[in-house]
Amino acid sequence: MIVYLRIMRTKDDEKDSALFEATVKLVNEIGFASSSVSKIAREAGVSPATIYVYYKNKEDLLVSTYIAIKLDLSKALLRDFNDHLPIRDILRNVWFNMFEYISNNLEYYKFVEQFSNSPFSSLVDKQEVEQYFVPLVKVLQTGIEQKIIKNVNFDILTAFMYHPITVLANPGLCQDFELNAENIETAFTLAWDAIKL
Amino acid sequence: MIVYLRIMRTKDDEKDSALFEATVKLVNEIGFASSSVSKIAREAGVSPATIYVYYKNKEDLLVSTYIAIKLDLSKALLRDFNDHLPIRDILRNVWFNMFEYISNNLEYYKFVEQFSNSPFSSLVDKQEVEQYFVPLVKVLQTGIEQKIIKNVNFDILTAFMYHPITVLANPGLCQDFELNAENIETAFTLAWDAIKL
Amino acid sequence: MIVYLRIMRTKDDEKDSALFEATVKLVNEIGFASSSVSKIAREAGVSPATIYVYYKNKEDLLVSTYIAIKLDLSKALLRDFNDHLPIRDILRNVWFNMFEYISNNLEYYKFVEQFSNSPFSSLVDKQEVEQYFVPLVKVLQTGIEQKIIKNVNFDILTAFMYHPITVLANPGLCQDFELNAENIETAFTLAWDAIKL
Amino acid sequence: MIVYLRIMRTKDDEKDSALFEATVKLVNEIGFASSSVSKIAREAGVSPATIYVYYKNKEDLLVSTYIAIKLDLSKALLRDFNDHLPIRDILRNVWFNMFEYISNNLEYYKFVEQFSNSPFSSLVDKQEVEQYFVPLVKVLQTGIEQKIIKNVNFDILTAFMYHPITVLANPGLCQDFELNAENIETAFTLAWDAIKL
DNA sequence: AATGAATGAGATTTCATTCAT
DNA sequence: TATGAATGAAATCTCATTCAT
Repeated sequence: MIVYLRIMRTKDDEKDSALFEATVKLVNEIGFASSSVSKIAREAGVSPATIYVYYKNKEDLLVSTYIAIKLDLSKALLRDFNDHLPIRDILRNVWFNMFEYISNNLEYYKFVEQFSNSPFSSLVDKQEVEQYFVPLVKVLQTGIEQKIIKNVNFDILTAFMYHPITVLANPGLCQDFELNAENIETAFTLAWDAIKL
Repeated sequence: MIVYLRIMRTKDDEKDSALFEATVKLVNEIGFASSSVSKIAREAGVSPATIYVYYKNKEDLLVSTYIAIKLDLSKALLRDFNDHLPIRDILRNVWFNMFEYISNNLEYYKFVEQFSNSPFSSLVDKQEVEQYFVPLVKVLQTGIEQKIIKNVNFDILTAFMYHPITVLANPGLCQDFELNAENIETAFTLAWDAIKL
Repeated sequence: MIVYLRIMRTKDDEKDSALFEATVKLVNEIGFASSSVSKIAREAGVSPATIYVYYKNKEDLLVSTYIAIKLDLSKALLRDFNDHLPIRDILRNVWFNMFEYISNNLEYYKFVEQFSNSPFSSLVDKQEVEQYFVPLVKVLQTGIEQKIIKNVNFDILTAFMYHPITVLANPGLCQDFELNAENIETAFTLAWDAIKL
Repeated sequence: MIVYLRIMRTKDDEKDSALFEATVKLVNEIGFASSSVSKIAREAGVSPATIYVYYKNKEDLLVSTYIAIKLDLSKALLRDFNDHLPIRDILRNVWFNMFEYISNNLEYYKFVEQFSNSPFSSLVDKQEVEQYFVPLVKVLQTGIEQKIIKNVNFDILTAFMYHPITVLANPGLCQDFELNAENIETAFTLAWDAIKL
């Protein structure tokens, strides 16, 4: 005899977020190559079949996780964003926000780095992700117009303004560097020296 | 008494290098997750079993490939290395060597980036790899002593002196940036502005 | 609150027993060396992957099969076991039970013999298996105390009381011996003559 | 340029016996299932290809090893064999010879037991092997004719006269039993009691 | 005779996904 | 919605054997 009783049928936010965390954790620990659907399900405490209730397939799970983090990151970077401050102060604020985000969410950040450097990144709609960060680009544009920032290609500017942080915040890449306010301030000085006119 | 002086059937250098190229190519195209031993073997035109004549296992193949590229890269960077030039000229030379290497060996470079950002990187004996690049660190050290370069943590200096190149040279990350002599010179200006006193 | 009362798709007893029979059959026919998981699966009519739903790995399948037979055998030997009968009658009863079991389940018995003589046997928790046969050891003990059985090491007693059956019941080892009531009775006479005082 | 110089071309007895010992050792340690040609070759210190100089194939190596041990064993059993002694003394002598052989060559004996209980045994020409032991059968025959030994099937007699030794000499099967002269004498008493009229 | 290289075949096991409930 | 069972496909790796020298 079969008994089949339930109350409620809504998707469970707890399961969804357990899957998110499990995905990030496993991919960081053992990489994309070894992170199977079964292992992620076990880590999240659900059945492998349940994943297919929330995501179309494994690829969807990974890409969704990436995009969710990117959105989260963009919000963190733009906290207390204020157009009217001096350019340097705006950038300094973003810089510190990023350090804070990475420090507090190292796992998320590591996932994003690994994802970005893998062929999975080609599955992401880049335009969608980039729009999250548009204000940051606009600041640089304004800086150029005001002759405060060097008038060079945007890719060059971001390579010096934003990318060094991702290195410095990665404990795997930096052995000596300690993530404290003083060091972050120092590093920002270099970033600013690089791009300022 | 028995005397044996023979030349046995020896390992085939062509097979070895075919495996190297196949590994790089496939990992770049489909990632670690999908690059199976069988596929690599097929790409290299050998039997999957043959891989195990040359490498202990898949991990060994990947790690060996990584280390081989790192060694190759370090040699390229240190081409025409001359202690007696002014610091800025030495660094500028390395900077151009790196651009040249990445331009000519984009596949190798992409493999290294993906590898570095994956958990595979923990399998590498970092000390062994780092020693290849010791001269580059020493230049910065000298610069600090001569009060030409900012006296800050080495990790910070390299984050601005070497890391931006890896971003700029990656067509996946930079859509607008064109790899030509002028742009490279410009980018170096920013790097130097960042670290110089 | 969510209430779940359901009966899930449950493991299939038929599959489990098909795997048991297939394992015994194949190992007897072609030996451990050639009995691959794939072949066992094919013989049982399931997918190779299904075996891993029921058993942790191949070793677990083999060991579990061995233990299951040993338990089955012990139950058969102790059928109609009655402490109060004369010692000789108890042992004679066990002796006949064993012959009957082996005759009716020659495949099981052959599997056990091959397993016991292979390095797989070291994987079994011997204490667990031996406890099944404790009553048989106790009978001998009682016989010694009552001065009916020779007061010698237990290993010697069992070597004569139980082991000869395993030889006689093995058609591969005995070409002339026919498994009939008269011969079994005769053989028991020798066993009894060996151990009685 | 290839240099290929040798003196002598005869098969090397040392290699042959190294292969014999390696086969016995490995099969005892890891079983037939895991004893690959490569592992045996490595254990013997030769190339896998060399095995095929001495044996037709793997099966031939295993069967030859078995037969060699059986021949060796038969010679040991029949040491000091003397038709004219009383039956009991002849058998007692064989019994002690067997204990001695097994004690001194436990590895050989364990290999034989594992081989006999595996389907490999069907590959052996049984008649060839049995002829080595003909004198032992003849003794029993004589005993029956002289009305010293019970007139029962030969298989029964050997099951009590020879087989118990194989159990008692196996340390894996007997935990308490110690292989010393007194215990062996005792065990022989039981064997004799079993078969004597 | 002896062997390191090479490999097709096949080993064990895990995969992503679907099914039945 | 949720899941344990089930599986074809494919993963990594080892196998027995042959080849070229």
